[in-house]
Amino acid sequence: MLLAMDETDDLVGRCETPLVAPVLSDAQAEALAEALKAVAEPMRVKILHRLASAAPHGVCVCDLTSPLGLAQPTVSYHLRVLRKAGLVDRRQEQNFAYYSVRPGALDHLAMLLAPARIAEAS
Amino acid sequence: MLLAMDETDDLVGRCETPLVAPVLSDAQAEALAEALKAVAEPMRVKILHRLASAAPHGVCVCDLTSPLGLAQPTVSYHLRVLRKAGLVDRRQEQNFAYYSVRPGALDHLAMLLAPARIAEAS
DNA sequence: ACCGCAAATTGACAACGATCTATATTGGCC
DNA sequence: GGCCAATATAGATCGTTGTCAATTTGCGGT
Repeated sequence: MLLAMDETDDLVGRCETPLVAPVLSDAQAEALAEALKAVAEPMRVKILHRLASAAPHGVCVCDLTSPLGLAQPTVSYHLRVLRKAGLVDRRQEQNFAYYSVRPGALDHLAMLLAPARIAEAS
Repeated sequence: MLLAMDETDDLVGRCETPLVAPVLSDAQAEALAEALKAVAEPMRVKILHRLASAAPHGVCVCDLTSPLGLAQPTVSYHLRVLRKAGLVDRRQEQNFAYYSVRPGALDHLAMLLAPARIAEAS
């Protein structure tokens, strides 16, 4: 294995793939995958959508459990995953916790996904 | 549990979340999650990056196994996942199979992720 | 200081997913 | 037709993950 293929004249019968770009580094690939994995779950998609569509000041956990049909610990679990991925922010007030999507977080992810598109707005 | 909360006048001390948008439908949420899940894996990220960065006519499986350090069936497995998600195309030639990223597929995904951004170019 | 409520953490369990080895399929070639 | 090479599929295994019940933490009010 490992066949060095930096010559393009000798092994003519090959698969014809003049690859130049090296494989994405493990670190980069895992970072992107981890961020995406946070969103790649139906319940978390619902949560993000709900947070994004209706929260200027955030949504508290107690208002997520019923409409999602999930137990409270499960909602907390998903929110922790989203927070660890830097996708949502948490604001505590009294004994309520208000969650909201971190501004620009989804845009940033989307930009990593689609290399083209979006040139301005760093 | 289940406390019915369809009244907004009586339980005044509530969490203050004037939500209007209903939860995303199960079908929509699962569809988005499934598409994202296809990309949310380090090896598949690497595969997509490799396909995207160096293939006008596609890359064959045999040129993916070594640089990724994976067994051939594992690569086939990942490619099947990506293909089922509509992210890559497959073209057979001789006994080689050439894979390439489906044009616009990642852009479409990115657009679903970031509601804002990108208005033109349907 | 105690009680109650909202949220987080823990432990357990079932389902899924990534990987490999082994086997099957497909297409060219002699 | 039969063989060889490139992919695909099947079966098995092991780690990961989504879920809940039970418990803990933290904050306010009485």
